[in-house]
Amino acid sequence: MSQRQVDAASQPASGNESSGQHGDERHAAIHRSISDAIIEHRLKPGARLREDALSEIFGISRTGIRKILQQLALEQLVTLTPRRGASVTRPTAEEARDVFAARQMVECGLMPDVARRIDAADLERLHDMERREREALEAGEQSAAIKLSAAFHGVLAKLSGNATLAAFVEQLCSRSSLILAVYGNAGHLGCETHDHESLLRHLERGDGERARDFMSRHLQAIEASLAIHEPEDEAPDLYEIFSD
Amino acid sequence: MSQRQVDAASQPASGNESSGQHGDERHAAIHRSISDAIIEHRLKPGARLREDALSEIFGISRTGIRKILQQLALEQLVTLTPRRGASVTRPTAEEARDVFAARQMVECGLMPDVARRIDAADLERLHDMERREREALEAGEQSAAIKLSAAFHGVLAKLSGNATLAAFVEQLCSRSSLILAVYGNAGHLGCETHDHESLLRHLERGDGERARDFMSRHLQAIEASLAIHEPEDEAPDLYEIFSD
DNA sequence: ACGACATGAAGTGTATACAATAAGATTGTA
DNA sequence: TACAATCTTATTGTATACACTTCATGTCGT
Repeated sequence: MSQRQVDAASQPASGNESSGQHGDERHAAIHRSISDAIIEHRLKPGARLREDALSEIFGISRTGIRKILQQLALEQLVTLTPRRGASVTRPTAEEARDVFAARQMVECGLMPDVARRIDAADLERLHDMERREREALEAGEQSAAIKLSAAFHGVLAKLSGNATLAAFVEQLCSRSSLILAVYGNAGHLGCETHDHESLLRHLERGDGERARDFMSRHLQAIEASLAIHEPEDEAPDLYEIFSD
Repeated sequence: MSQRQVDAASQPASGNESSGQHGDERHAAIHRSISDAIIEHRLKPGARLREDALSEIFGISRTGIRKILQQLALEQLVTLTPRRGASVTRPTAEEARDVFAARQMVECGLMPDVARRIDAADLERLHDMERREREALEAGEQSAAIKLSAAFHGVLAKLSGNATLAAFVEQLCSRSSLILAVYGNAGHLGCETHDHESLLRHLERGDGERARDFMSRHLQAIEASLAIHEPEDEAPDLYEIFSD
């Protein structure tokens, strides 16, 4: 039983041995740690997440782990099967289509508001994120690029000023990362290399309509690059197959 | 220490004493029980939800109650304050505006799909719900009317075929009920009496555009009937007030 | 040799007990 | 009499222990 522990909450320098803030922060850190691993595809869809393994790794009891797994389940990143425990969600084809339809509706609908409210500091931050994403992509660091891409869309949504819709978009982006893992072609990332840059140009000019149209095409392009179809049944109908 | 217990899971006929399905169903029943109480305003915003009180009432241990409270927190129906426990969420004015903006975007955007996919059985069901809502309203049963109204919007969203967006709409409707409790005028319910009926007529004709426009006005009317502004500060600046 | 049944292990579901903290009450002092 | 400090109590946070279910491995029978 590999006793190796993970610091998880590596945010606070160190020495945070149950002395610092009430373990609340630690919970948040562990949550991020797990959800990052999922979003970056270090944990692949279908991977089982056993409670005592996680409790050993992060150094808290199963109680806390269950709490976190439950949160992740409500965010649709993990699936809680009644007596089988937790595993990384494997989105169905229908869910994949629903998620992208939702993103079309919400993210595009938000663009005019974003164009209206964005300021120079925001633009600088977004340009920075876009640059880091491109660099990660060029360096072949797919994991980092995926996370940065999702973060880009998330920050953009937050700029709309509607926290409720922004939180929803963030969830959709996380789920999109899972969808990419299941239905994407290896070596071909979701977002085209220069799309985000172009989008920022429209926003820079305050052209919400153009930004919306561009976002729409951007999302369509991502979805089109996927092969969204139900995987072959694990218990295929042999009679059907060999009926000739 | 009122020992009175509530059956909570009164769905299964009776004798469900930990013998029936694995308490999973019971959890769902308790969840519904609490969220119904919140949506129907029997539990008002700010009401504290003590864990052992609930565990006593529903006859399960605090562990299960905490699980449910956490779910409710992620649905934004209850607020979990770090060492103060759970209480019914009191939406801020900003949250209220965000929720209605989100409903505008999503519910209206869904109408064309709904108009395309709705069939006779759906229409009958919706007419039935509309009738029951109207009856409840006429009978002065505000609680029932509020719940039915939220359910109406929820069922409508489900008919779009997009489960993700439908779930989001259901959440928004639940939160709207809380918003009504805080910012609504007593005696004036959210949805106008005959609005839902008119909406169904548009859908019956398959006129998605009209349905969308009508939904937009419908939601605007609800929002306009509210007095959405931050409540006066509980620690007002007396010097400011008496400075004349 | 293949399939069915039984037994064991592993892992989750639930409750209970203990520790920590914040609110409230009470008492002492100015 | 009013304010402040301390102590008590009520309530949440966390861990651990036990029960029950499921899955896997092995054995026996056909």
